[in-house]
Amino acid sequence: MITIKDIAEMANVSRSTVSRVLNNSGYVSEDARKRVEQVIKDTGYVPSTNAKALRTKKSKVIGVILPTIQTETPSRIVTGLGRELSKHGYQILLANTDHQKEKEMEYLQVLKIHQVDGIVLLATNTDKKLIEAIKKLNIPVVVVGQEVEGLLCVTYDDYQSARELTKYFIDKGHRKIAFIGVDESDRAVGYERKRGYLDEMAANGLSVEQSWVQKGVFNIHSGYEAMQKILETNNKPTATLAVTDRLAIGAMSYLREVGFNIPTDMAISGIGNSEMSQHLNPPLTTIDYENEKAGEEVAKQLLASMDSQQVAKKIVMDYRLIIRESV
Amino acid sequence: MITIKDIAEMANVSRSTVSRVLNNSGYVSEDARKRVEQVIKDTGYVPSTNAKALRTKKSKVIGVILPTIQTETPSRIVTGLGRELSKHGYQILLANTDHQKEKEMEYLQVLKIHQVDGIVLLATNTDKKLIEAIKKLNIPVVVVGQEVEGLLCVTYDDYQSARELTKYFIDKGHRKIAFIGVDESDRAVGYERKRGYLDEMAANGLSVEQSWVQKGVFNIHSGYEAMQKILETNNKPTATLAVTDRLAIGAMSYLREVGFNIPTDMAISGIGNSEMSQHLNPPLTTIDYENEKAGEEVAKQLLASMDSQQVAKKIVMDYRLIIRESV
DNA sequence: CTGTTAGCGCGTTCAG
DNA sequence: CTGAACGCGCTAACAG
Repeated sequence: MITIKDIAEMANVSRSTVSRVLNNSGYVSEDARKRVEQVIKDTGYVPSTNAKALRTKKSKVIGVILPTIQTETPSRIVTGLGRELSKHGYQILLANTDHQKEKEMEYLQVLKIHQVDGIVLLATNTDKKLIEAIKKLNIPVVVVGQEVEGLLCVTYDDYQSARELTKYFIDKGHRKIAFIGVDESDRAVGYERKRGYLDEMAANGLSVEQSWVQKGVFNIHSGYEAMQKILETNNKPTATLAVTDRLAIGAMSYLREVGFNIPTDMAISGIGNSEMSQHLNPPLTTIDYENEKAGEEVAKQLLASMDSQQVAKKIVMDYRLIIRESV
Repeated sequence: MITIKDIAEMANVSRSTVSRVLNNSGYVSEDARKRVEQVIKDTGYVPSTNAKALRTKKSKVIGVILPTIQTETPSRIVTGLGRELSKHGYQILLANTDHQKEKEMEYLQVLKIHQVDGIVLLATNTDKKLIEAIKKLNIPVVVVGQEVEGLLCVTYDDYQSARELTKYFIDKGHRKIAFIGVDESDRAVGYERKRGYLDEMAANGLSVEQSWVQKGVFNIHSGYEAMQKILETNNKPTATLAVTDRLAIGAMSYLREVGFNIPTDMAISGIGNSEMSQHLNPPLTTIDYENEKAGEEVAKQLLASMDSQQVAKKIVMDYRLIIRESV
């Protein structure tokens, strides 16, 4: 392996001089700089970030903890995040928990020993112990998707968006609106979106039957089952709000199976604006959270907090209601 | 920051002793070990991988270069890869080119300066210059998805799978079979799958009209357009093989629009077994490449080649024909 | 069984 | 403007 020492010898200067041209610090004579640069070019030398990190305490690496990269939201966020970070010379160290909650803690340690300069946590839950561990770590952190007290968070407006979506159904004339959610331990997707739906219903004096409110998990089939249950009831709703596009897709699949026309027999919407949503039959009305943009914002916030000493701030991202033909 | 030195002092031993218990190397008295372990536990100390890497030349990090993580194939591969790597204490350093080819070279350097122990390249093309650069790097590499001379590769059986799929259409009675491919600069998806289709057609004495063979890019809309062109021809085919599920989805979307019934008016298949494929109407016949398993295999090969000195091998993964209702 | 010593590759004073 | 010297945190001989 070629080191700074080799370059120094080949250019007939000392290691410090090489270091200076590398970091553009201090004075270096035009002559020496030229020689050094030439040698570097010839040899294809690149300074070791490890040695550098050891010295400077900056690794230029950001750790990202996420539950999966197999769904669109996290992969979009990571894309945006990576795009922005790479502009500033940072790389992403991936820590995929594969939905195993206990791995979150473990990865926190792993990221620490790799001396990451910052951590991005794509959260699904906000476990107390995890949060405590994060705070103790003393590494700048941004939590994405869930609000956590005392930490810098970038979240979506789950409450308002769900509420606006509900309002849209109502404006379209629907009075009996069902809801397919997920477990409320997921505060953002499970709790907040449901609250938005319930509040808007209440604000319009509309009652909701218990059987209209179903709970699924994050996959397509789950939406299918939820819709099945919704249709078992006597007092059938005319519309259904699903908290993710995949749940909506599953629901639509069941509706088609039982011969329901969308949106005349049953209107439906998702949330998330998945790539698929616009190609469904009919195209799905949904909410776009602009995840890539959120990822970029996360990067900016993290970078900022890294040199201005950890400010706990709440950033709430914007959303867009995407009106298509399913409602 | 707490270092090995602090631990040594607190436990009243030397740094080497701490190092020994940390790495389970050499002899340490039960007594000393206990003390050290206690202190480590109390302080929450974790050794710096950077310093370790500097010393041992092993970073325990694997770099992954990919064009995007927003589609299922790469994200599944990375999931499998990460799962297997983490079992051996390795982390993934992500280098997302976001489809910008020129970034591949750049990231190669980035990974090098981060002293990654190995590189996984999810390839779409096999640019000569890139391959040369990789070989010069002198870091164990596994190329996934494309065959490259002189490098360890894990590939899919694009040719055979496309051929078997074509045969399946023929067995089902189809004689006029169309094809939606992608540019042949993508050897695996563009060239090999097309070759499989053409060879099987020829082997059965079936001719293919030029207008039946369309080319798209990697998105849904592209499949829509391709199907539109296919139906413009006079001699209409009765079946269409699309080289990705997304192209098939787009094609189905167009078929539905013009009132074609699938599979009676037009049979169709994709390749890739996307999550969506089973929820389409009708469910899509496709090829499953078991990407996560491939990712795990990649990890195993890479790990093996890392201590047995770089063996250029070709691993061809298995595939499964998934028969559903679209053919 | 344990401590001492010597770097790994780099950045940063501090004298020249 | 430049080089010598030191140390970041750790592991690996080498003596004890």
